[in-house]
Amino acid sequence: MPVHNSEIADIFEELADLLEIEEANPFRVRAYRNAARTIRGYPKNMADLVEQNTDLSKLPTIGKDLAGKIKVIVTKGKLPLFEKLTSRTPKVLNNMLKIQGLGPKRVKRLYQHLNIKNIDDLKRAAHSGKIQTLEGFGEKTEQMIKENLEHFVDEAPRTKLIVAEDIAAPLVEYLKKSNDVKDVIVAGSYRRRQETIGDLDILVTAGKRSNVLDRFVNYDEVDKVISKGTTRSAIQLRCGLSVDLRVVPQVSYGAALQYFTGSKAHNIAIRRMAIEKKLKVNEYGVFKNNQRIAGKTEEEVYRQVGLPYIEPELRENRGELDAAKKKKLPTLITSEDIRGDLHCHTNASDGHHTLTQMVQAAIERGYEYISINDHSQHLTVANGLNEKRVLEQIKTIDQLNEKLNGIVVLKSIELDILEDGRLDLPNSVLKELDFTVCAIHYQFNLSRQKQTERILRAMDNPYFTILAHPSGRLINRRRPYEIDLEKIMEAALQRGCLLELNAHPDRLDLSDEACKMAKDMGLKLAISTDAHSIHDLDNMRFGINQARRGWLEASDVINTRSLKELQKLLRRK
DNA sequence: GCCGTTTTCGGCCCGACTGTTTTCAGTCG
Repeated sequence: MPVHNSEIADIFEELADLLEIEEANPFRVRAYRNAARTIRGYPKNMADLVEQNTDLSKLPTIGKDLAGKIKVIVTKGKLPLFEKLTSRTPKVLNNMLKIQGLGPKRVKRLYQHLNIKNIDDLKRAAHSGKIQTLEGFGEKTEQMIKENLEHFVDEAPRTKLIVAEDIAAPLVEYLKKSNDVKDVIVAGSYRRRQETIGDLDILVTAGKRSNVLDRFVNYDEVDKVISKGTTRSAIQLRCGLSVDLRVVPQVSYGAALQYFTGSKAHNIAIRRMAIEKKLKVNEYGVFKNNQRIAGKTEEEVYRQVGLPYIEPELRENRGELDAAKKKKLPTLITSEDIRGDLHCHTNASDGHHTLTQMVQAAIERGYEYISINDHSQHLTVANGLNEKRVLEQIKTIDQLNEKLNGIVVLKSIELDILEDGRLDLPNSVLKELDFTVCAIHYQFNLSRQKQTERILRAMDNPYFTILAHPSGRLINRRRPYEIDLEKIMEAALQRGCLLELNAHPDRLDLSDEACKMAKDMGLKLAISTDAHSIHDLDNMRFGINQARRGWLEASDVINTRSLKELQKLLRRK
């Protein structure tokens, strides 16, 4: 069983936790965390790279030492340093770090003085009143621990962006009604349009007399106030989501927005660049000899450190700073670039609306084309179409197209890839379609090799056009199935097939980094909503978000093209 | 432990809030 990137990342994370508890050099700790982050998001498998003898120290945040450690983990399945560390510091201690308010210093003290090793020990000690007797702890800290233990769930799920939007919108409206408030904007991972967010970070510009912080902690949905100060407060909502509010004066708006948007890694890199220029960047501005020289807009802040404006979606310290220095930032795709949707269902299979309704909705969105991709027969639960029904639908669409003006309905299907790699309908039917969208809907648990071969075999069929939702994951619900994505992308490139970025906010596969990998390989993608209703067509924007995070430009995406160009791209080589 | 238009050593982002203190450590983002 090959070692997964996430497993290597987990080991590095735990190492960082343990080193921190042992009060190791904090920069060493950070190095492990940075490396874990790089590895977790990396679209290629470390195990493969090791096998191919790739120099891993070329990867950002990975040096000679960590490259060696990755190799050891991949080949031996374990790491001596990790064993050594866990022999003197119990591994389970790092679970306690997940509790709000407990950091490495306190965990160490709890362990050394009260022999508290895990959550259960902690609960007992807190309820017996032992913790407040420890030096550095007190009554309030013990109380806080007790409260946070009650809400503690291992691995709290992150909130999907679409859910976060519904939570943020009314809160923003509420805050805008405070007196003396100018801007209210949601920053953080929300503004970077990450597929899921951990909390909400809201930035407000307001005068000194504003009551916005009082108003904030008195919001209807507040479950508990985590902290309240004069420029910053934090609350937890009843839905479980935490919200941070930061108030700055108007003159600091850009600097604060830049700071509060993150990511953390991006900000650290920016501040390091500032130091090289003998400048200091904080949330109040850019300072030269304690004199503010910028801060009103983000553009100013970037300009002072010698960079053009960088779009929030790119701020992950994944090469955007280098690209910015070289003036090679991508011109990111926008919603306006999209000319049609290439994956939509009707009530012929499991959609909620009729063909006419779907087409009408596409017209209302200004599209030049929409393709209809109902399920194929194998997916019986979705009332998948058999040969006869597909041919009927083709006829109906042909008739509809004759009546339509300014929009063309493309004849397609969402075709099951069977377990042996065959497609779910005979080629004699498929050849009547404009193109196909092919997908895996069952047997998710095949080995990585088998699942990859299954898809490659399907691609060998000349009527295979687009691989739909390539990872099959459902955010917070279903893990992606195991595939060698790079191999699949290479195969697609050779055969003239394409991959889909599924815009559904529960799916969003490909991931941002996978999008970037496709772009770097020269593989074009389709951004499609997989709409099962007319309203689902509006999910396109989530696909655009993800595409932008993956550095995609309009030219990287096929459904930004005119119908004529699109048809050329859909044709197999 | 990483990194380099200061390139193999000596740096490593910066500030707010809380609680336990009495000037600050710990935690968080």
